[in-house]
Amino acid sequence: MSNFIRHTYKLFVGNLPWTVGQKELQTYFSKFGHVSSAAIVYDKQQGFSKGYGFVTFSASDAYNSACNQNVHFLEGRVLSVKEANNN
DNA sequence: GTTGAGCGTT
Repeated sequence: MSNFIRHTYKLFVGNLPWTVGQKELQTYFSKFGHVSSAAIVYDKQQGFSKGYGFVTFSASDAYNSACNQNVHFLEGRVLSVKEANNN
């Protein structure tokens, strides 16, 4: 748990289905609160998603709601949500 | 058209 102040709340999202895009990611996390930014990491060589991405919240409320939930479901698949290494 | 541990820019 991070008690340090941060201007943005970023979460690392992994175990994403291949069919999930950044829009789907933001839509899912928007249920917890306002998503400031959502991005999926893509591979230039393959052109498909690497299977993980980042979600940034603008409110600690949304960040806490998403972080408090250890199990996330998207596209019928379980997602691994953790704190991002870098803000 | 494929794959599945990992912390970003397709």
